[in-house]
Amino acid sequence: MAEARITPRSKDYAQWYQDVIREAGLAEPAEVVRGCMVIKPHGYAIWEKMQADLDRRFKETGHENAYFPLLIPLSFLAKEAQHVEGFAMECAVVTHSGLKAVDGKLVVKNELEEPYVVRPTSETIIGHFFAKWIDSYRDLPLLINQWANVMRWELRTRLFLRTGEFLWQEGHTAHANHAEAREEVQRMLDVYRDFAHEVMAMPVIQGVKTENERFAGAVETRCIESLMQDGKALQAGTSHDLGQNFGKAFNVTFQSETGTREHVWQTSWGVSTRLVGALVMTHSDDEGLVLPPKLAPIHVVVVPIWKTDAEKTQVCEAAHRIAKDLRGDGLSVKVDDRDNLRPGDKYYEWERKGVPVRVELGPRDLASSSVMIKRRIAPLDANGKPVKEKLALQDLGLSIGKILDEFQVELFRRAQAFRDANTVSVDTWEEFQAVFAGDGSKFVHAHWDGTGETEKAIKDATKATIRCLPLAGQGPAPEPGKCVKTGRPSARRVLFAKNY
RNA sequence: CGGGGCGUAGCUCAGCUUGGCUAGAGCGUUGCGUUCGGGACGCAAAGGCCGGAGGUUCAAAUCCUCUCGCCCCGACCA
Repeated sequence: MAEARITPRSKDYAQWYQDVIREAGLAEPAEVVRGCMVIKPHGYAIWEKMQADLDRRFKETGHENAYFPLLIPLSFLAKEAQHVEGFAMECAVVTHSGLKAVDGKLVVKNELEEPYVVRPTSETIIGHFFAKWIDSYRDLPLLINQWANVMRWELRTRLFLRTGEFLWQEGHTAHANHAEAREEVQRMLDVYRDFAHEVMAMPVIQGVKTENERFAGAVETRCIESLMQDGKALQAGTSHDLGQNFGKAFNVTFQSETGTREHVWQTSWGVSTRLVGALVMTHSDDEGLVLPPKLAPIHVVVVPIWKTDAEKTQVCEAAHRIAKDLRGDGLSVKVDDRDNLRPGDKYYEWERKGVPVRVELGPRDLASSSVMIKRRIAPLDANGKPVKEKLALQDLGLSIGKILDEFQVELFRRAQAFRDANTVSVDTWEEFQAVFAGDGSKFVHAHWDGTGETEKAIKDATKATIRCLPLAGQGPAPEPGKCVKTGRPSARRVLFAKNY
């Protein structure tokens, strides 16, 4: 019988999440480094695919990659008041250089004149260099992206969703006027949406953050929000309008066409390895990881099946030949010809790892010039076994390519159907409380009076927060109403949910 | 950072209350054989500073103190 390696979602969602990550070999706690994780090869391969696709989109929109130091002078953080307030508690600080042995123990040696912080984000140090690089309106816009690691001393961590150190990209741009900067903010938010939809098969809502949820130092934060299978929201990406806040803090100025000296208008935007967690919680099931083909490190696993040694030789040879053909068609293929495992074990193992399509190849298939294939998500037959499909060897790459395309589309459709089924409009406080009772959560469109106090009161009462004010067309049409909590006038509905 | 739970073989855990001989089980791993189309079986074997440090004791996985890490709840954060 099936071994209970993965806790069912219905029993314990948090445990399920960890089990999927462990069983798929995505990551594990770093153990000797508090709050940090080791991203294992299969997990890192997914991140690399995300990077490759995003990087292409950034370059297509005119951005160039650069790299800035990991360490930032402590004084830089203090130059933007809101920014330091937001990040001060999360900073790891480097205060010494060198080690020396004292009584057989290694201790720090030289205290630094000015400590460094390990970057929690790079607006400040990039601001410093932008000031050197920008002189004229002809230097603008300056469109920079950095792929990097950052560190935030989080008090409570969860693999991929919130770790002490994480990998991300941070775009930093400078513009000659606010309008252009705002265009950039929305342009990159659209890049994130397109990536989430087309590549991750994860539907997102674009919106504007409330003042409470805004990035420290921004004048406006836009975001993409996604609904996880437990009804909680995950902020999947952000794009900030920094106004002239950092331009003024770091004296980033340029001479305009009319000869005046002006501060630049900046933006920053980022997504992180958190997206891997989002992927897990959007598509995976009780059998393990489910990956959209566009992010799957392995598209197809070929499992040869044999009884006799002669069959083994024949079938394995054919399996490698087929794999070579499929690779020629642009697919990433793994042949699992291990002889210490039976086929069933291999099926479960590759399903836990999220391989979208499995090809079974045995003597019967060879005789009929065909293979049996199984999709990672397949309906069950009358006997409770997953449905398999018989495909001709002829043009197998095309057939599988088609199936992968269908699978990609189907995952998005499924995720969107789930989100639609878990999105409601609520008009009474009783109903609102009922949705968020216990561990409950959904996407809730409700009226809000626009005040921070009410936002906080709602959070204190239900743990639900305003995820965003959805952009036009991403929620119910604007209509005035009464705040779900206070009954005061409201211009529009906003999106509530509990969140990660 | 506050509250709670946990840390014993690669994994899941038993043993701890009431200290005592060579620290156990299942799964996994290795070897051989039989197997192989949805989680096989037999035989043999390897694998442990019982998270770490200190203490109590004739004797510590077990009791005490400190410490590190993980998980959950909260606060914080995004």
